Amino acid sequence: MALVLHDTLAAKEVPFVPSEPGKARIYVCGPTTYDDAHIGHARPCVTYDVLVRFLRSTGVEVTYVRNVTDIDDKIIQRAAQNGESPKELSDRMFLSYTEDMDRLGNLRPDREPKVSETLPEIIELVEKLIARGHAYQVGSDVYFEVSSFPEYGKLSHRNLAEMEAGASERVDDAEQGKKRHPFDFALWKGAKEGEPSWPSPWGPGRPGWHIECSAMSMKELGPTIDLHGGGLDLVFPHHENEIAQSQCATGTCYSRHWMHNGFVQVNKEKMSKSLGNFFRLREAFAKVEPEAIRYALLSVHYRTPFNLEVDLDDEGHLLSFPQFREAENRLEYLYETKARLLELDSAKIDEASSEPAHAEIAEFQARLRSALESDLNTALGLSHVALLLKRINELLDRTKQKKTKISRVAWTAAHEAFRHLAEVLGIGQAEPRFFLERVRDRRAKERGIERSWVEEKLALRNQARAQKDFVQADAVRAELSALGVEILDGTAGTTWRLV
RNA sequence: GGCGAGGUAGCCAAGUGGUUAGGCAACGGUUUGCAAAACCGUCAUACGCCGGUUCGAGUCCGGUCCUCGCCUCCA
Repeated sequence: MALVLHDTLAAKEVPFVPSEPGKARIYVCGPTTYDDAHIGHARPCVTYDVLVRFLRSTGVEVTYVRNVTDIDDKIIQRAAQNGESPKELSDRMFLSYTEDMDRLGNLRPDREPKVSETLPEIIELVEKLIARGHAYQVGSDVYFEVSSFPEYGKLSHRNLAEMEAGASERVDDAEQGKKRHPFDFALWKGAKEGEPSWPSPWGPGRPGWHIECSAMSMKELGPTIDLHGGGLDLVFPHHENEIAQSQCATGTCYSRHWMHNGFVQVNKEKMSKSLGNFFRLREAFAKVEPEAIRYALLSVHYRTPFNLEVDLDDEGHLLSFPQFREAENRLEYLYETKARLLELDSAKIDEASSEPAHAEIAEFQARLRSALESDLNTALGLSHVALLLKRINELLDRTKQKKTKISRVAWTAAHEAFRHLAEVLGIGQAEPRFFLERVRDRRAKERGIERSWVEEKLALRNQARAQKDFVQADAVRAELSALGVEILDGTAGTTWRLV
């Protein structure tokens, strides 16, 4: 078995075959750093993170490159509004993005090239395209000539004639007049008054949107990469244009595989800045553990739309994200299970027994791997996780009985399964007690419940219980329960959580 | 208009020709001073609609309805 991925260019699932066996060069379109990331931005990041983690876990040496678009109209505009320089804004937002993606449990890419640091390569690429007759200069602008590339449209599976028929309305741009063909696109844009600019053979200006990715991809990974990823909306025109300009410049295949993730939607509509229906990750982080967002995203196949449910109050204020909340509950279960395993009294482990773990524990790695090999089916993978946790709890339940032990073999298998889960899906990486307390304390704070107050109540109740005053003890339970505080009497003492 | 994705039991969501996906909710049981947690069981012979192919279709083919996306900055 080997990894099979849905390939946008082939329009079907194909085996992932890198040009060099055992190595994978991956380029993913990263953020334009003009604002904090929203929940939609988390999806590709988590998706490609799992891809990279998974490949590495199978021994593939991955070079993961994700660019930063730090030269862009939106950055220039927003910076002007804020009264800061485009670079200040971009640097600030890059840090914000990095922090958010870290909190979601993503690995950092191996390299994060910036457009502003790739100007010489971009200019060189544009010159090459002009020299080869695929681009033309108009004043201080340079355009790519789409008609010079017969394969144009192969990625998005459309052709120029069809598109012209449908796109009639929106060509009101002054720019259109300069182009030989409406779908020709800018490789280099001459600077207008007051805009940041860089010198070039065509005068001061800045790169067009598409050329930067070709240049950065080639600079970091060479003319042919193994996989190029991004959001579904980048298929056309961004990636289509990247293929055209890259292939025309190098004469060779630009990317062997094309992978695109589906959107996060709100009320079945795409979450986007322009629709204004977006939620920043930091808003969400205030309501739920970042890892819960990761878990929820992974519970849906990466190409299926993720329809985000949003719970608002009458005035439209954000109350919660029910799916993230549910995912957080699942993570509580996961970390409780992990904590039980790690804290199991060693006297309960039979070193001599060779009794194997249940297949759902022992074969977890193989099952997860098999799920991910099938077009990164993380939803199926998480169903294996659900069974894994159930089996581990069942195993641990056995130790509740006196004189009953579990085998070291089974314990180790369970432990290994957790390790593998964290490595490949990036789930369950935190220290269990730390995670659980953080969730509890955040939920308590949301409801204005003081930790010390709860603990006083618990002390009171335990005193009553010791005296077999169960009426009193149950009164305390009822009082706390009404506030959502759940009391758990365990063998090791009484703990509490918020539901 | 063109191209593409999706419609699966109360809800979420896998599954692409034939034996239990999984989760949530609900209900029963084991356990518990009572609970909760955990585990076991039930919910479930569900697959937008109409035809066709097949011994057999959620899964393939044809048609049709609905939702969404791209074609314009966008993950």
